[in-house]
Amino acid sequence: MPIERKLKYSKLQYEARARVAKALAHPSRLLILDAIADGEKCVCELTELVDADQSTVSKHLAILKQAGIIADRKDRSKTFYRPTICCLKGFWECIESVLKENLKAQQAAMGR
Amino acid sequence: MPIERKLKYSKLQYEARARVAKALAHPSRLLILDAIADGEKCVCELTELVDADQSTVSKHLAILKQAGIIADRKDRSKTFYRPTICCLKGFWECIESVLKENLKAQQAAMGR
DNA sequence: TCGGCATATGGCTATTATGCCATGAGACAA
DNA sequence: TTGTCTCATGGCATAATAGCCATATGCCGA
Repeated sequence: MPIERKLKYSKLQYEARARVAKALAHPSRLLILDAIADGEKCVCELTELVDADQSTVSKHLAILKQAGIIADRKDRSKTFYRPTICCLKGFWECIESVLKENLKAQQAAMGR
Repeated sequence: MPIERKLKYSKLQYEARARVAKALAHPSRLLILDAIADGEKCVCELTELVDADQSTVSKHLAILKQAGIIADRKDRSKTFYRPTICCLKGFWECIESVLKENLKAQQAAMGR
């Protein structure tokens, strides 16, 4: 039996998933997602929050948009970004659990 | 009001989250997580599944372990890896939704 | 003890990611 | 038209990743 048969998904499918995960794997991008969770924000607002060069923030936004995680709306000279999906909750919860477990394990190791 | 106040979390917290997300952001590592979801596997089995050099797989495993996502158990000369957390479901579902939405958007664009 | 299997790690190279500066492009007001 | 504000993009330097080979380490069995 070819090894591929033992996998639940194809390599291509894992690559597609990794592309999305990669877009989420940067502190500034997580901050941005949190910031627009309650409502759209323009690039200038996000630039202030992230505290980096405007071009840097713009590139982060392009990465998130390319991954299909956010969408934009242009109004006059501004561009507003918003999440396209509501499912990020599951993502956050997962990350949180890992961090919480790590903390627990760390404390257990300290008390040993 | 300092900008930091406008953030839900501190920069450090976003960095901690990003570190976990980064560990998840590689096709081979996602494949590995899927492979051990049903039960632990040794490095040699995983090496075969991932189809890369044994040293490469070993490094991927070290990254996942360092992030607190998997744990290992040594038995004789083998090392078995297993997930430490059950919460990866939320992560998968999130990624899946994004991909599904992207597909929908793509199809809508085609039919336009 | 010697040899072989299973893993982990160091070293090195190639690729990719990040971030800033400079600049291009569009919208709008004077 | 000109200047300004907002945002996107090209260019470039630096840092981080990924992957392989070679090799060290540990655990047996002969």
